[in-house]
Amino acid sequence: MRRLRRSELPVNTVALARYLIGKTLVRETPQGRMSGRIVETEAYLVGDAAAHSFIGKTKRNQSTFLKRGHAYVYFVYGNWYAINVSGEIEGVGAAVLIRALEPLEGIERMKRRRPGAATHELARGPGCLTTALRIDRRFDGLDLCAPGPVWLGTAVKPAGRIGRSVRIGITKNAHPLLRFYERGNPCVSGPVRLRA
DNA sequence: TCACTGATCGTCT
DNA sequence: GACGATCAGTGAG
Repeated sequence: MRRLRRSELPVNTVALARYLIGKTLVRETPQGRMSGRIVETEAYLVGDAAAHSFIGKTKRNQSTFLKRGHAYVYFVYGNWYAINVSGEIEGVGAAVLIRALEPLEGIERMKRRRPGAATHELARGPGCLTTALRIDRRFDGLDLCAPGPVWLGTAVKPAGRIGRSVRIGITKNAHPLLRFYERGNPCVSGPVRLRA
């Protein structure tokens, strides 16, 4: 596995969301590496009322306006962090939410972070994966195409059949099919009908 | 397996 | 002061 180059990332947020399925999210720490295959993503677009960037650039969402391949990490519901990959050119606010990973490396360490979770549950859901990989606001704005504590890698195993559905947990602009996932993978979050 | 609920706090109005 | 791009627990079928 090698790091993804920015030039390989589609300059289109929907295409990027699909492209990232099967790729690897890597978390480097002094204690070693944790990583997982990306198996579920959602696209949040320009002019999309469900996107954090819809209200314009603010201190919180400014990372979504960085050129594609940068991290946008935000805090939700008083307890959790979620990580996105910015998806467009500099100055345009759009991002891909990474919703679930299939754990690859550092599984024992992830289990210590998420006691009681089975391997396929360790990183199933946006809040779960950031907890498992110890990702928080420190990494907001980080370039995921550069060496560092968090980066994107090539696919270790090619993506299987990719499914498409509505996005999970939103009320505004809820109809577009902007969620992508690897069909039948037990590490994908959401109800069964949105995993098949 | 689904539907519902409480916890909890940063962000923007 | 209201509201979440969530999660784990509960109870019903």
